[in-house]
Amino acid sequence: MTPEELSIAITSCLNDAISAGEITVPADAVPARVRVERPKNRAHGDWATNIAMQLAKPAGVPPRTIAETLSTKLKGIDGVASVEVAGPGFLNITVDAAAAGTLAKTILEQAEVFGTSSALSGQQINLEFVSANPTGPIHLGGTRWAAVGDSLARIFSAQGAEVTREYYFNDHGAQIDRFASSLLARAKGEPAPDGGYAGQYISDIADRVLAAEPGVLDREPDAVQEHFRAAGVKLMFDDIKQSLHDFGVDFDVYFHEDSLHNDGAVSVLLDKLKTSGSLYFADGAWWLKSTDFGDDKDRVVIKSDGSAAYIAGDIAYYADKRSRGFDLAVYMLGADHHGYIARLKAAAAALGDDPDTVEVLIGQMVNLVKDGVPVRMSKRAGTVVTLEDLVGAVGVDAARYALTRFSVNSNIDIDLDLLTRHTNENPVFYVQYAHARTTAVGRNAADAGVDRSAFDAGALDHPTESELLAHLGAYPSVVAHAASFREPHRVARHLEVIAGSYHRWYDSCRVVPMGDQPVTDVNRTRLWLNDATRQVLANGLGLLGVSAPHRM
RNA sequence: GCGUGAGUAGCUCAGCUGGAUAGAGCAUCCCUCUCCUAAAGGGAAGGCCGCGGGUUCGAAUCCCGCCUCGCGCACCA
Repeated sequence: MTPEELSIAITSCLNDAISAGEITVPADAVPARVRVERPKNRAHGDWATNIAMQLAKPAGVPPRTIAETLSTKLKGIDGVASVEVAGPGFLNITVDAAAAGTLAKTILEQAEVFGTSSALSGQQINLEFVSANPTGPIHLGGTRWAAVGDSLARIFSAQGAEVTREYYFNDHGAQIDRFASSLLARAKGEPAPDGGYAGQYISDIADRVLAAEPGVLDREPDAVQEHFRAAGVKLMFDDIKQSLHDFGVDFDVYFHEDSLHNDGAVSVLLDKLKTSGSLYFADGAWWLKSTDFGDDKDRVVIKSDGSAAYIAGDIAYYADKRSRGFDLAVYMLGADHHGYIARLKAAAAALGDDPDTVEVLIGQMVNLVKDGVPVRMSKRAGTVVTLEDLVGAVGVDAARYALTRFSVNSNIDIDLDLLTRHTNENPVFYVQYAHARTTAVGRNAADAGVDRSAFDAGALDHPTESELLAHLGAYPSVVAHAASFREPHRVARHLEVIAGSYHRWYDSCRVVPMGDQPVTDVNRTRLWLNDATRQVLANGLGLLGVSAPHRM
């Protein structure tokens, strides 16, 4: 029995009681689904619900009275061993070991499907993340989004959505010009221009441009600059794609801002918005009414000199996404861009869309710490820590896990020295080790002649088994919550909980019999639980883009 | 100043949208491998959940007001 099944059964008991007139309560006070939770204290049963307390006020009846009424009905649910009314009106439910144990079989029958749902099926979701300028390698903040964004994409897919991972390349405008000038200066052996970029990668790329086109410096100045721009962006772009790929993140669409300007999409769109009245004219410029969405001032879209402001590209880009049929466009931005929320929503509104189809997730900053002291990073000075640096120091699995297990609302500090030590400071080892252990147990079981030819759910009656089963059972709802709250860290945290209960179970319940003791159905049944745990850990690690090793 | 995120154990952080005695990892101190992976497990210690009000049967969680820190606040991109 999964907590979902129990929840459904309780809901139906509640509805029976209402239609039988045993409980009188306004319809809108009755939840669609009664929530059950795992009590912290084992004395409070396997599962508990506070539904009686929730209904007490709207029903105008003491909570314990409602609890007593429900308690009688709940006792009739198949697999429920006992129900107690406790405290102010909690219903504490104990489940038969046999009913709880069947979950192990259910998980193995569902295999990779366990933990997925069709809640978002039919939804087309565009997830835009990283989107770092091609003026340098991906820094830590972008790396965080690469890990979190890709994981969120996997989680959405697991809920049935059709997800497009998208990367927006800001390859247009002044920053790119500075990048090109910096490359050119380096190629000529001159110092970086004011406001330009420095760093080893600039000379590397300059060298590569020169190597591919040795005579390029002899051309006319404009042509040289243009060549360095185009060739440099292309090389930087390829490097970025490659390091993301090595990080396990591949985008479905790499969208070039330049293409919006080159094919005239921006100017066509702006003309349309002007005539449709979505923009207004003031002080010689055309404005977007972003104050409707909490901005402190409206934003200029067409400057008084007639040229397009940066935001014009954003609007055109959103229009492009909309034309591709997405139901939801999610933007994952760094905290330094949180001022963009209002204008992106305003952009949707200007195009006549529901602003709720635009959803902006803000990720707080990632700081680099050395010996407990924050290190200042600067892209222009070339003192950034990049995705490649991080992966080089700790590996893909540890990097992805470390970045994904925290809420994006928290600033995080990355201490490279610490992570380089490869201690179990990093919980990824804890979870991966649990998975590796399940496979080791499986191998030993096979050697000892323990197989899954029998399954006696009632044999899984040890307290650590009840705990492990409960956490495995909660996994699907954790994934569902991770999707609806857009919080992949919930999956990571739950895997840590599962790993912990697995390790405890391992210490008290043996799958392989000791010495020359005979193999019994208890051993066989435990193998089911062992394998079910492996399945859930593997499914969860898959959602995080972290490998599930068979040996460590 | 305005907006926004954070403030929970010595450290890093969870806390399932209001529940029962607030959790985990690391660090510290005890203990457990002649038998499945000790990268593990058990135990101890460690807390005015930033502060002050409010809402109610019940608040770390919701509301209001402060305090501290991060990040933003261009006809730049």
